[in-house]
Amino acid sequence: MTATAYHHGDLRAALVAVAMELARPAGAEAIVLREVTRRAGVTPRAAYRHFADRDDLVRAVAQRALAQLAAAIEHRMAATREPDGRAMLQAVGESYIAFALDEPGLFDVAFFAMDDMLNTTAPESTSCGTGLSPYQLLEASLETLVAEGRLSAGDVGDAVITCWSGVHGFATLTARGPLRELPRELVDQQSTRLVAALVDAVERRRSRIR
Amino acid sequence: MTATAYHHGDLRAALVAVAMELARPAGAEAIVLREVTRRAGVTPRAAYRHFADRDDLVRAVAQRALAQLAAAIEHRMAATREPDGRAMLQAVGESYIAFALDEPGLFDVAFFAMDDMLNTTAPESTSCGTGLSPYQLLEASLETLVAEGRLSAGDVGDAVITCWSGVHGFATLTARGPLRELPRELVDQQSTRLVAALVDAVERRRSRIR
DNA sequence: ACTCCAATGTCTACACCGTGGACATAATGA
DNA sequence: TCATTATGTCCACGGTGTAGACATTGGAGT
Repeated sequence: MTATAYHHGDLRAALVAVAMELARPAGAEAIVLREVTRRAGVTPRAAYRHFADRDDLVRAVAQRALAQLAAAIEHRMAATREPDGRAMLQAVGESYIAFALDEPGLFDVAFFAMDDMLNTTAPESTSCGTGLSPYQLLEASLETLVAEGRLSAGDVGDAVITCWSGVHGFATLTARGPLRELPRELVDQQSTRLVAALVDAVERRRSRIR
Repeated sequence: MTATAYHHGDLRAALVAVAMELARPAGAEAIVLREVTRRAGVTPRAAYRHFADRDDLVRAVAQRALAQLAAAIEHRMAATREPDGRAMLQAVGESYIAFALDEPGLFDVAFFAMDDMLNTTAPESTSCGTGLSPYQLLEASLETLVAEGRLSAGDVGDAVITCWSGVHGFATLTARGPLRELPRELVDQQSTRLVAALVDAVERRRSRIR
C-alpha cells in the first residue's frame, strides 16, 4: 500500500479529497474529472477504476459533505445546555443554515446525497459522532418535542416538511441564491428569527383543529 | 424581416424559444448552445450576434420563465373570490409551488433571473398581466395584510423572508430534490398545509413581543 | 522462489462543448 | 448605385467526459 510511482496507495480516497477541495469554493459543477485526476497526479482514465463515471464521484463527495453537515449539526446540538425539544430543533435549523453559509460549495454538493439520506441509516462511517443523517437529527428533535407533549405524534411528518422547507429555502436563497448579497449579520439575525418562527409554528400545530 | 435562407427573421427570439423547449423538461443545464443553434437551423457562432455568451442566453430564458411564473401567480390571485390579504398570500404561495411542480425545468432556470427580480420593476414586457415580479406580488399580498391591520408594517421584511424561504424550500425539495418521488396528491396536500402555516406564522407575528 | 492473475494505471482516440478570428452575405440608407 | 452595417458561416483551438487496448504492479498459490 505504499505509494509507488505506479500504484497509488489509496487513489479513491485521494480523488474524493481533491474533488472536495474543488467543490468547497465553487460547488458541484467545479468537480471536473480531468482536473481532479490532474491534481492527484494521475491519468483521467484512472478514476474509472474507482468510480463508474463523474456523477459517481460527485455522489461520493456529496456523501462526505453530507456527513460534515451532520457533524456540524451534532456539534451545535451537543452545545445546547438544556436539551429540550425546542432548543434541539432550534439548533438543528440554525446549524443547517450556518453550514450552508459557511460552506456554500459543500452544501451545494451535499444536496446531491440528500436522496439517500432519507432511507439509509448512516451517510457514511463518520469517525466521530452518532452517524445520524441531518434528516434523522431533525426527526429526533421532533420526537423529543412529542415526548414533551408539545407536538402530537401524528404531526411529525408535517413538521418535518415545514421545518426542512423553511430552513432549506432560506439556506438556498441566502447562501448562493438571489439574497446572497445580504450582509452576513442581517442574515444571521434573520436565521435565528426564521428558525424560531418555525419552531413556534410546529409547536402551535398541536392545538390546531385539522 | 422575411426569413431568407441567410438572414433569419428574428433569430434572437427563435433561439430563446428553442432554449426554452430544451430547458422545460431538463432545466438550465439542458440549454446547450450548439444544440440550440442546431435546432434553429443556424451555425453555433450565429448565436453570438445576439448573446454575449451561453450564460447570457440562459439569463434571457430565465427572464421569460420568470415572467411565466409571475403570470401563473397572477392568474391564481385573480381567481380568488374575496381578495383579502390571507387569500392573496395563500394564492401566491400555492401557485409558486404549483409552477415548480408543473414546470420543474422552467422553475429551475427561472431561479437564474431572481437576482434581477428584486430590483427591476418588470422582468419583461409581459403581454398581459400587471407585469409585476413574483417578489412584488408577494410584497403586495403582505401590504394588503398590513392595510387590514393583520401585520405591522415593520414586519413586512421579515415576512417576505419567512414566506419566500418556506415556499421556495418546499418547491425545491419536492420538484427536483430529494422529495421528488412523493406522490403528487400528497405533495399538493402538504403544499396547501405548508402555505397555510406560513400565513398563520406571518400573521401571528403582529402580536409577538420582539 | 516462481508463476500467474487480478487489480490498477497509461495511452490513444472519439465526440462533444463553448468560443475566437477572419470571411461572406444580406439589408439599409446616402 | 454603392458603401456601411448587421448578420450568419468557416475553420480552429482548448476544454470536457469517456471507450478500448495495453502496461505495470502486488499478491496468492504452487
